[in-house]
Amino acid sequence: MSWNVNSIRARHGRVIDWLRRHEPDIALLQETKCSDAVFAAGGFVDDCAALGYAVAHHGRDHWNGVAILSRVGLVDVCRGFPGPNRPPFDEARLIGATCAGLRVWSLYAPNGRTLADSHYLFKLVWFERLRATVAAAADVHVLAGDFNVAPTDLDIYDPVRWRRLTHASPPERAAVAALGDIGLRDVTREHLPDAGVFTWWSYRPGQVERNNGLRIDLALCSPPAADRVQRVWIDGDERRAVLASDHAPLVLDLAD
DNA sequence: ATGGTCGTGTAACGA
Repeated sequence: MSWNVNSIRARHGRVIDWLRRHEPDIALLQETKCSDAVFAAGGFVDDCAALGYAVAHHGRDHWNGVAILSRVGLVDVCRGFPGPNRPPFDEARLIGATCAGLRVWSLYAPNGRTLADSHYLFKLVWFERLRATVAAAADVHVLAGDFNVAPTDLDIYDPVRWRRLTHASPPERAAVAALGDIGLRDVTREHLPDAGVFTWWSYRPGQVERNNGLRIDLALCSPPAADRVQRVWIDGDERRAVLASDHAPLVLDLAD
């Protein structure tokens, strides 16, 4: 399961409740929006432990923040990219770990803000470093999280409107496609090929009801992992709940 | 074409 929770403090109860109901082996969280110290003090780790989950978190301040929860082992934790993470790569956007022989990465890509913003250029550079990192590794990977890119027009409720916004530009799409070029497969699209499949809906009124969403949360799998995926589903009920994140959980069922 | 809402060092800012 992968889920941008938009603040673990705001979503603490909903996340624990979701884990209790669905019992995923591995949960990849994004946008915890807190430092490691605040995360450790908030009681979330204890609540996870009571459900049998080990937890690894990477957070530096009140922005970004990523985590991996696992009840099938959690070793070789890597916070940030391998090697130096000098600014702006010091933002907490990536954490990796090995769980039950699977190398999983929870990622929160830069938003980009606007096509004219320097943050947009950082987004493209960040994706290139991600690609190089995966290309250099030998493990079986599941790379999941908030990519902040809608890979095709099918992933946007109104592609024309989004043509002048970030998340849909050709360079952003090329950055995601480059991950496909090194063998990673977008398993959501393999299992859910239809239009109207989204993972994010704005908090603004009426967006959820009209299914005005984007598919920007992805699970990219290396071939051995992708071949194990039996089902992919998106928990829209969670997004429609009171006090929900603006992102829905993205769930993969893997064969043993 | 604009604005609508959430989240975060309660004040702009980020998404």
